[in-house]
Amino acid sequence: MLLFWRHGYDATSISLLTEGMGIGAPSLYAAFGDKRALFKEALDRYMSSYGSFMVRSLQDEPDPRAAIENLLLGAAAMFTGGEHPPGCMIITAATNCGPDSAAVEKRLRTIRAGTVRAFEEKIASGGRSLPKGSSAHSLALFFSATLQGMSAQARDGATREELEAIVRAAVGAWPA
Amino acid sequence: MLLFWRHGYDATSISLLTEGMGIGAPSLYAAFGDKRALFKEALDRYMSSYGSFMVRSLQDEPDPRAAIENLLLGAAAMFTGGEHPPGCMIITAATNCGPDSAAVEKRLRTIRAGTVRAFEEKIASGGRSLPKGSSAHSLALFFSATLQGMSAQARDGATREELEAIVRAAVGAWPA
DNA sequence: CTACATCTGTATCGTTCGTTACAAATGGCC
DNA sequence: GGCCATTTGTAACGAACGATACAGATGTAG
Repeated sequence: MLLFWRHGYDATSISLLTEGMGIGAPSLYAAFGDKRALFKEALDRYMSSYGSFMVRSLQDEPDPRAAIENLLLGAAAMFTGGEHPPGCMIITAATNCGPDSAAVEKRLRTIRAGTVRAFEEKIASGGRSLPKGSSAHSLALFFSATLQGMSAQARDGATREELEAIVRAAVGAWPA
Repeated sequence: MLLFWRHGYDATSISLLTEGMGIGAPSLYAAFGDKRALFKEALDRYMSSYGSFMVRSLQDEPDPRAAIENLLLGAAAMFTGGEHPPGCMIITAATNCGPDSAAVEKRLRTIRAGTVRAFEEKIASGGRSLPKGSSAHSLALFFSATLQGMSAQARDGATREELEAIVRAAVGAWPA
């Protein structure tokens, strides 16, 4: 999973995987069947471990603005966590891909679209007033873009403190 | 250039390039010498054409906040322009790359770091007061992350109007 | 210890990658 | 028209890709 996370789907070769997992190629194919299937497995593991803080943030905090802020702060911490690649796997694992991996790209894009929708529902749920001239949809897109920008910044070497400063600026767009 | 922009450096094969340019492989190598050199050429063309609005926005508008806002609005228009791939080439062309194209990734990363620095200088230049508890550096990182997020959203199919809504939310983080 | 099912390691498949050698074709100049 | 430099298209190079065939090793049941 860490290899797919770091190098993306296309750039992670089978030899890299077998070397990193310490097994031979036939064992890998016997256990998972395919490179796409292995990626799907890795993606599920990612979402239920490293990525679980997102759905948890949205569920645990009833106030929409605080929930979004908690989510982004959690992302600032996770994206810069030391023991794994920086940034978000769902955002970065299939951005430059050839025509053969279009299915993987589409899968990740669908997940991201679901995130935007979850943001939108959360924002619209509470009775909290929205900033003037903005809708739940546009705010959801803004925070989703912030999340993607934070992932990119983490990949470019930003520290946790810098990402947290980005979060403070972003939630400043939604006055308390 | 459009092929590198759309598919990224690694995923753009020589056969795709020769097919798209309508020439044979030897002509390509005689004219540019190398795949990296061709990418560098394409990158220069991109920055002096599609990407030129950025430096122009920062130079033409003296007020830092208005300059950043103009830049982001220009990006919203450019990223969704119909006749070329969505998003920003400097942000997306080398995100998933193997070890052979690490030099290209580093080059783009350096350009992005220069953008952050240009933002920071512009923000610090005017006498405009900063939002409470933020520095020119953190604001520059925030707007840079916004730009990268907008590029990702454009790649995911966001429209110009949606990106403009993101810009309105982002500049709202910096009260007039 | 023997027999059998499962797993692992080596070697290889066909394909595509970036790159180049070579020959045919093209263009200007006399 | 004839000559030469240049450009082009065809074919091929070694390497690495995703994916497998096959033989040897391993573990368990009797």
